[in-house]
This record gives sequence, C-alpha cells and structure tokens, in this order.
Amino acid sequence: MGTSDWQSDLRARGYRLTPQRQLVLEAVDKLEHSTPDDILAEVRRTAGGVNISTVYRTLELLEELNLVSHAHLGHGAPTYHLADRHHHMHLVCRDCTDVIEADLSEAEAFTQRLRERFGFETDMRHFAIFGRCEKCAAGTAEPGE
Amino acid sequence: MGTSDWQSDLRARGYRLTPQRQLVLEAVDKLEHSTPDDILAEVRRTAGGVNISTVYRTLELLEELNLVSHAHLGHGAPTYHLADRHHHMHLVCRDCTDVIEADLSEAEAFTQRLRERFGFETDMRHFAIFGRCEKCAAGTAEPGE
DNA sequence: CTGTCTGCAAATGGTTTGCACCATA
DNA sequence: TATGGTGCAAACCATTTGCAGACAG
Repeated sequence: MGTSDWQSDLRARGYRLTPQRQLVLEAVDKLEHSTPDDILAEVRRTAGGVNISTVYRTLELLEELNLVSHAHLGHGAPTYHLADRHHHMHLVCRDCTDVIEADLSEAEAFTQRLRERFGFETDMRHFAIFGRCEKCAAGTAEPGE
Repeated sequence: MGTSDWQSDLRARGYRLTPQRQLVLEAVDKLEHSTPDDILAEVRRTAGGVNISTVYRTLELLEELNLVSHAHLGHGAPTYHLADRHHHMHLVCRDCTDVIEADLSEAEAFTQRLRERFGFETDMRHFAIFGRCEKCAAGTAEPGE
C-alpha cells in the first residue's frame, strides 16, 4: 500500500501496465466524484482514441486492486474516486440535488448501533443519504413524515 | 387521505380512472418491494395486453398522488411500495445482497444529528444502507475500513 | 364526442460483451 | 512472440417518448 507501487502490484497479478490504465487512474485522481463519461472525456484530452468500454474495464480492474471505489449519489451514473480519499458520506437533496459531504464520524453512533442490533457492518460511503437540504426544507412544510 | 378515496382525488385533478391504474396499484400493494417488471408481470395475470410503458407512467402518477413511493436497494431497478407502509430502512449486504429491514427509529439519533449539524432533513427510506451482514462479515477480516 | 390514456415501436442512457487487431512483457 | 489489452460495434437492461388509435367521462 505504498505511495504509488500499484504498478508492481498490477504486474505481480499478471496484469499489464498500459497508458490507458495510467490515464484513467490520473483522471479519477484529478476529477474526484466523476462518472465514467467524465473520466473518458478527461482521458481523451491526452489520448483521443480511448473507448468508453476501456474506461469501464479499467475502473473495474482498479477497484479490484483497491485503488479506486465508487459511490451512488442518485439515479444516474455512479461516481468514482481514489479509494484512500473519500472518508465522508454524501447528503443529497431531493429537490435541488446539491450534495453535502459529511464526515463519517457523524455516523459512528449509528453504525455502532446497527452493528449491535443486526451484526451489520455499515459502509456509509457507498450510497448517498437522501433528504432535503436546509434551503429546500425551509420552502415546504410537507406532511411527508 | 381516507382509506381509499384516491379515486375521487384522481378525478378531481382531471385524471381518469382506468383498469390499468387500479391494477398497478393493487399489484404494488400485493407484491411489496417490487420492480416495474415485477408489477407488469402481476398486472398481466389479469390483463394480458398491458405494456411496460403504462406501468412506468402509472407509477409516476401514483407517486405524484402520494399513493406509492420507491426506494433504491442496489444497482438494479428501484422497488415500489404503498406510501403508507414502509416505515423502515433497508440494510443491503454487498456480498450476499440480502436485505435486512430496520425500523426508522434506529436512525433517529443520527437523523437528529444531521438536522442539527447541516439543517438536513433525512429520509432514510429512499436509499439503502450498504455494508455486510453478520454472516458475510464473519467470513472476511477485510482491511476495508 | 372530446381529450385523456394506452399500446406499440423506436429512441435514450448507462453498461457489457464478442471479436479481430494491437502492444506489453 | 504469446497473452493480455484495446477499439469497435452490437447487444443489453432500464426507462422515456412520439404517435395513432382506444376509451373514460
């Protein structure tokens, strides 16, 4: 898990180091919370001929190597990020679709409770938390709850 | 918000009462946590000619009328349920994809905290909580966290 | 009858796959 | 030079839309 020895790890597992794989990883690093399409666009700034299927295949590989992971912030495409950043969860507003990043520590008591009650080991990062942000909640006094 | 006066509500808003709309609502009621495809299959047991696009259009309408709502339990299609049942959240295991239903009260302290910190009004029902169930967590001592 | 609703077929968005060629090791 | 990787095109799954005919009110 050194600073950038993923290349040895890659080869140790019988995989090859290609420009595409380096570029996808760099794009994920640079963009943060980017969709496969975003990543493709970024990669193409350097290497025009790269195909979307290569991006998907590469993201899958990089996840297997624990270099990147993805989160679902809404109904659309998932977003990818470096695995070692991303120690926060996402509060997504159902009305304005804004995203608030909240530290995982805010959920510790909650995840502890789920562990005790259900033996469930929670990863708050993977799916967004859905609701309404302060601004949008102020607008309506919905009888939803 | 009476027991079943949605039909008046429907017409009051200029919509029409059709067999398809009744059947879709009945299917959502009967199946619980069903995808549009599931609902279509159930509806077709009674009315063979119904089309998937009608199911989508009808579900959208029934959500607008606050009769049904949907949740995202994973990467696949959303699941629909009657709006007035469904006072639980879903703990989804990343390995065996089993779903545990947990009462919303388990999350009260957590949602209260998000309200105080961010002014965020949380709906824990809409997106699943991702993690690993007791059984699957026992199998691996992953360094994920 | 009139305007809404439906079925159908085609388009869309996101993702996966088969295959022949390419390039890393 | 032998595999593993890539680009391309087609397939796939979930969902949406345009349109002409059907039917509720």
